[in-house]
Amino acid sequence: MEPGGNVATQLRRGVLEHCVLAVLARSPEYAFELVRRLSAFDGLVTSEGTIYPLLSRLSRDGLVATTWQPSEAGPPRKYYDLTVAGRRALDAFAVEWTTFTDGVDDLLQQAGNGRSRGARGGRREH
Amino acid sequence: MEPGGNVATQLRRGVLEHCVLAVLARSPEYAFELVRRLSAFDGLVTSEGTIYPLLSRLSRDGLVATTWQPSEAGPPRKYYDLTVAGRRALDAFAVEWTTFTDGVDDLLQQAGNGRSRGARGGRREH
DNA sequence: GCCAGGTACCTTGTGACGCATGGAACCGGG
DNA sequence: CCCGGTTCCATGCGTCACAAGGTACCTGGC
Repeated sequence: MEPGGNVATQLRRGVLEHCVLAVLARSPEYAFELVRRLSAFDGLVTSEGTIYPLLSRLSRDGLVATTWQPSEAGPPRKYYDLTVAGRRALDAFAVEWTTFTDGVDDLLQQAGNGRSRGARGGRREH
Repeated sequence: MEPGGNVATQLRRGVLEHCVLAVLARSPEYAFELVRRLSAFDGLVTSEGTIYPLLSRLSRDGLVATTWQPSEAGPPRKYYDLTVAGRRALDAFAVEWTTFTDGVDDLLQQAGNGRSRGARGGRREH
């Protein structure tokens, strides 16, 4: 997978970060398990090389807190947990995400490629 | 707006390009008008500095064709029209887009931030 | 005739982020 | 004692949206 080459990679931009927050909102996880959890969702298959820098940023920005815990087999695990600020960031993203995808959906539908997401009627073209 | 700084900018990555294709699928447009059309949609407000390199890429890749046309007032306009390959690219993107956003929606919903998009039930977690 | 302002085109440099690659440390089994 | 799985982390690269800046055309006021 060449870096930045395909469409799916671009789609992950900015989204992956908040998907991590979404996973952590359910329960704290460590990086390796996080990759597996994300892989369960279409288009969110990623690797450690992506996750670690991402988690570093989240930690630096105070959106997640970390605690070390011993593992039964292997080196100790660094668990990441959502902070209050992280929860707020996730909430804020959810709003932006909904607005954004609604806009794109409307546009695609006008072009004849849209899904019918039920009549939410949020066209908003002036 | 500092470059690459906020979330909305990241969301546009890879999407904006195909939104341009979607607009052109309705009718050929020139760059200036294109920016205005996109601005009608939430989260797709952009500028010429973004559109021109983008259109150059689309043209280089054969997804759009260009024709010059005189304007009643001002310099001549370069109209961009969708090619067959462009139409195919748009179709392919629409599929990826739907799959991807469905996945993210499910994830956000599990975290308590999701919209209810009606029961399409596409969880797909294994 | 000339200059201000709107229209329309394009280029260059910057920054962010996802990814490939690769390395280090810890553990259990053969 | 080495080998493979687990888990952590750092470095370098490529792509893309954006800001800033530049050129050319046309109209209207003075």
